[in-house]
Amino acid sequence: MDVRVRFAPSPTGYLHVGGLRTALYNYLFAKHNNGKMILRIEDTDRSRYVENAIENLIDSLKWAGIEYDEGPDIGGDYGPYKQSDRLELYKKYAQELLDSSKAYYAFDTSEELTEMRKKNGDIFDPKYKRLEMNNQFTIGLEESKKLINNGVDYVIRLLVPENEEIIFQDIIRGEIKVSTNDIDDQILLKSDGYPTYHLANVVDDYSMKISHVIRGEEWLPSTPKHILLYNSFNWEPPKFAHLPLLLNKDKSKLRKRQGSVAVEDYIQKGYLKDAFVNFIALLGWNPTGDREIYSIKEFIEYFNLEKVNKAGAVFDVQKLDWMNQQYIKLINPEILAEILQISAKKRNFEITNEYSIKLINLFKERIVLVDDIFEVAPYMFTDNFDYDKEYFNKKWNEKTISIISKLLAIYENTDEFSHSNLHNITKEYVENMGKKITDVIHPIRLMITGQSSGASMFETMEILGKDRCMKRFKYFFDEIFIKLCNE
RNA sequence: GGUCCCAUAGACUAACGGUUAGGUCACAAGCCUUUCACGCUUGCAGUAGGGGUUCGAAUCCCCUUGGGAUCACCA
Repeated sequence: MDVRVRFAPSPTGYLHVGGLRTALYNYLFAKHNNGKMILRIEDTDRSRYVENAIENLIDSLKWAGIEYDEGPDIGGDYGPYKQSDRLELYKKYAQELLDSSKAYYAFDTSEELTEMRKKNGDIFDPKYKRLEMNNQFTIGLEESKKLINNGVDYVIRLLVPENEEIIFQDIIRGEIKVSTNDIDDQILLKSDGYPTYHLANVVDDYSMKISHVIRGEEWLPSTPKHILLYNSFNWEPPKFAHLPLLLNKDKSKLRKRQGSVAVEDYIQKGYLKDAFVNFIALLGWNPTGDREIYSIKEFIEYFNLEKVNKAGAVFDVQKLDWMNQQYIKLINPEILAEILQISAKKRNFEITNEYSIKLINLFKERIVLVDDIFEVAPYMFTDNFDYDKEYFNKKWNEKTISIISKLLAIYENTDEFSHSNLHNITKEYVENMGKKITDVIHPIRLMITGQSSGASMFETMEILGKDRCMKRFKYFFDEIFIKLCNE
């Protein structure tokens, strides 16, 4: 069997991280099986349509490296890939169900439906009362057609049979059984002529020859409705796999409020694509359990739906951060340097590529995101930074001043401002004085960076260069020292 | 509330019915070190509860409990 899967988001804004994982699993499954992946846009709700949403969706997928074989932007033999461009098809099939008495016309207004649910007493059981409402069953087919000819709004509902068991196999969850008595007469075609999800989804999956429907668990309860539709059409249903949900810390379905859920937010924050994809892939599935870092190639090689977990997975940003940090240490510094350079420009700092690479190598072990460098080491970009007053009080006294000033004179007379040479001459000097290197390094760090901690001091000085360092020493004694003393 | 799904530490997860229940994040301690990190080592911590089936159960079955999803002219 040819494997054909689809990712079918609705264009209501941005790509949700849960959506990204669904897309990823579809992609991995397709690639693993030499199949095709289709991107289909489910835009049948005109009221929720958001401008540019499709473009955003596509951008986010591209960023993540998820490539599809057919889609609205690349075409294919089974298109169009936007449901709003396929309305005639849904109408045709709805008519077919009407003709075979598997569906019927209904004319209830939304007020009447609300009233029905109220009258029902139990607000939690809003099942459509077929024999009491305003539809083909109560007024007859002839009367229904008359109303329609007179321009009265109508919908088409699925006639759900009674006392039947709908049974299907889910690849991840096994057999699932539901009684048709618990299924409502679904609306298939809305009064605006657009199909509902259920109809459009089934018609499209069938006509696009989808072999496996891999989607979120939230669709599990409506799958029996879809099976019913496939049966009504005499179509063979595809195989289903319902993925576990991505969860908030409180275990509820991952939604806004408790942090970012839009993929573009994570892009904007500067998470690396490979790290993000790696992290997302391991939420709900793991090939071995004793390894965390995988390339996309390896994911494709190992992926199988049978090993996907059933239980939901909490989206833990802390581990995402760790993952990103791992990738920062792993990835070619030149790539990161490029990112840093762009970020620097946005902050009005002009740095050379060479300088950028040096910064990455110096700080890559102490950042989670590339942009953290600006927080961790503002002193690498500007001479205008804050000094740690508390650290000053702790590290500076009369003796420090005399030791430091002599050392600075030595630095001034050195032409070779490399970290190894700085280390050597400093060491030689302090040892002659009967001191330890730590006695001078902390005061120097304060003068150069304003901070109490940071990367290797001599490497920092080397990268900054002699001129900048000597200027900072001077500035410190001329201005900052007195200021800190008086504060 | 009905229906459906789910249940290994705080989080992500591994374990042909036979392991001392393994790995990762987080947390803690130690080592390394010019500081902070990184790294390394160690530690803390788990099969929700109760019944079965079996020589043997995290694993299979049942019940309870807990969590979640869903029930729209939204997808």
